[in-house]
Amino acid sequence: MKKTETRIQKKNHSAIKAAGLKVFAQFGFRGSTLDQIAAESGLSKPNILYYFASKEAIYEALLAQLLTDWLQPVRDIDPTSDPVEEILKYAKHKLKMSRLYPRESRLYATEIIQGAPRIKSVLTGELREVVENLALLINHWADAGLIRAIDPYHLIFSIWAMTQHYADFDVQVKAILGERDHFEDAEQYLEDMLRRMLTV
Amino acid sequence: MKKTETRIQKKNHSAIKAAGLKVFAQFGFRGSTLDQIAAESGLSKPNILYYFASKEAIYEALLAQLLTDWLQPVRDIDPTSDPVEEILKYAKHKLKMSRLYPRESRLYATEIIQGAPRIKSVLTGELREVVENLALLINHWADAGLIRAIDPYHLIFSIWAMTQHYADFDVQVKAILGERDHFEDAEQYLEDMLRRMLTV
DNA sequence: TAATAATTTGACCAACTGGTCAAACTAACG
DNA sequence: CGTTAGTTTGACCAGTTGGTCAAATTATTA
Repeated sequence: MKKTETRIQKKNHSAIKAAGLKVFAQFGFRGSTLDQIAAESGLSKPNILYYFASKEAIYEALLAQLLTDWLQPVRDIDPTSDPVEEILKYAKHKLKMSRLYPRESRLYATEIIQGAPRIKSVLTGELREVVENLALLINHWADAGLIRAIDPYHLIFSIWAMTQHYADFDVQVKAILGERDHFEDAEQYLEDMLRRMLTV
Repeated sequence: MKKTETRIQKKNHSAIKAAGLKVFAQFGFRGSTLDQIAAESGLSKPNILYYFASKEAIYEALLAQLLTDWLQPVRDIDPTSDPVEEILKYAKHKLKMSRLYPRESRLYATEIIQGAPRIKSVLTGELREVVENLALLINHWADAGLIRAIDPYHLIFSIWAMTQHYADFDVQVKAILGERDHFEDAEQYLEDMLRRMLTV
């Protein structure tokens, strides 16, 4: 029931989260400082702590949001639609997220690389469950002869790995390909790969 | 000509690097402290600074080693051997490195995610050149009809992304698959994927 | 407009940071 | 064994860290 959020609260909460995302995504939790977030958000340090109880609270708010946003599209996969198109739709959506919100991807990556100390329970809980269901669905599709038999877990991993790679390793990709937009080629490659993997 | 390395120097240099790898891989450069590295290595903080000029020097020594180790196997790809088998050999080698040395992979990942401030010149220099050559080779193979025509860059990215995923996102993979070894399945999947991508 | 509630800040703190240095200790070698 | 070169450390430092707090400022509302 925290419906009562002031205009100022709304503005500052999101300013702090935006700044925190920028800083945390680059330096990880321990490498980031409240002073950085303060500078980035244009607020003073005590003012930030007026809106969030602690540095950790900002970080956790960001992670919580992220996990929700990422799990939903997996849940939205339609078991009754064409399997190949559904998986392709999901993969393309994930790639688009990497292009539009690379910082979110990097924030998540640093958290996982560091051993996911703050979200391990989500990984073994909600995430695992969602993936489990998707794996079952993929197996059913395979049993029904709608797609080729394939290891569903490693299929999912490969989609995650490839799409997030373009966000997380952006500097490396750009160092090799130059600065011009490469997401169109990436999408083409991804689609080609998935079609080959899913059809006989 | 710094041939003269004491027995003690040898031991402590590698102890510090091992400890540094452990700490840096988990917390990134800024998130790591000399005290952590000291505790992990069993040496005192001033003693560590007797062997390395600074925290940064340890980090850079690790990165330099890493880059050398990672570029070599790309250079070792034999243009005269069977293309599919050569690419497969490289991919499997990369996957094995993820299994055996996940910390090195994580160290590299954090550096890249953070914008590669210390190795950007290597990325646009040595790495780019090595990848460029491999891309040319793959294109030649395709022109000669030995493999299917394919975007060589995104092929390389997909190999990197998938293999490193098992090191960098280890906790997530384990949260989903459980603790039992999954690298055999991963290798099978990777091989299957590459064969499908490279042959008509 | 006056009173109240929400917001912002400067000054401050204890803990921690990377790094220094002289002195003490240990290994190596002729 | 004695000397020298190599090694280790405790004490220390200045800058930074997350966080506090009372006081000042600004918005809201009756």
